[in-house]
Amino acid sequence: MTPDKFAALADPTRLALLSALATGEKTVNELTAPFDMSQPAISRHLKILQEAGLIMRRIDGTKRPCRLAPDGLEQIEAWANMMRRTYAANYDRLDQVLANLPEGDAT
Amino acid sequence: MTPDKFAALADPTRLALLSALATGEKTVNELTAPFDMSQPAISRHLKILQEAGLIMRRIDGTKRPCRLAPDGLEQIEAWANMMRRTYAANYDRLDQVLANLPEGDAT
DNA sequence: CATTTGTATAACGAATCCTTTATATAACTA
DNA sequence: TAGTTATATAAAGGATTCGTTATACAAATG
Repeated sequence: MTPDKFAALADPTRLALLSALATGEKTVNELTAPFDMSQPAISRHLKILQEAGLIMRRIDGTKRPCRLAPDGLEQIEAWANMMRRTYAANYDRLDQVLANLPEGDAT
Repeated sequence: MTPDKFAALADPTRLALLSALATGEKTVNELTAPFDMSQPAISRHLKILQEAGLIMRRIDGTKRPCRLAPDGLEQIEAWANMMRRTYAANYDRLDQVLANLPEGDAT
């Protein structure tokens, strides 16, 4: 897993753009409208999302409709799942040991 | 989903720290060793991971062993899965429409 | 053909992030 | 109790990121 995919999701505007795209395919102008931010700023965010493999675009005349890229999302899902499974495999026994320790948790 | 969790994963060192923790619980010094980076830098990264809910720490004398926080990983997994499902629900029909369009895809 | 529309790129300043060194603190150890 | 070990915090610099305005360009429109 490359950090670039997570970096693309690390910005609130980009996360909101993805949510907007979950509803359906949208052009750059349609995506810009609700954001109270300039169109070039949105275009830049979309470029970052595309380079991270999280959205795709097609050409429709002068428009560039954007859609979610399910492969990118699936990679993230698979990574988190793998980490959880590895954690579980390594910690299941340790969990019980720690649960009986008198040590307090650290914040 | 808060962007902070993704921001915590957006740094290569922090992503590697998480992978190191998948193997098992480790202290700050143990985590610092392989990274060719100062201990304060690692401590700062660990703080960011903890504040994002991706790791937990306990107190063992002067040591602060770190472990993965499965809840944080599960939230990410659930988010990606929800986005994919929403995508599928909204795009399944559109996919077929687009597949038959003469337009080329845009990169 | 001239104009407008949709989007991208460039330049630049402000804010944030990452790292280092220096130092502080708390708990072992002798 | 003095020294050492494990970790955290602070200050400061350079690099990166995010936003804006100005502008370019290609396609639609009249």
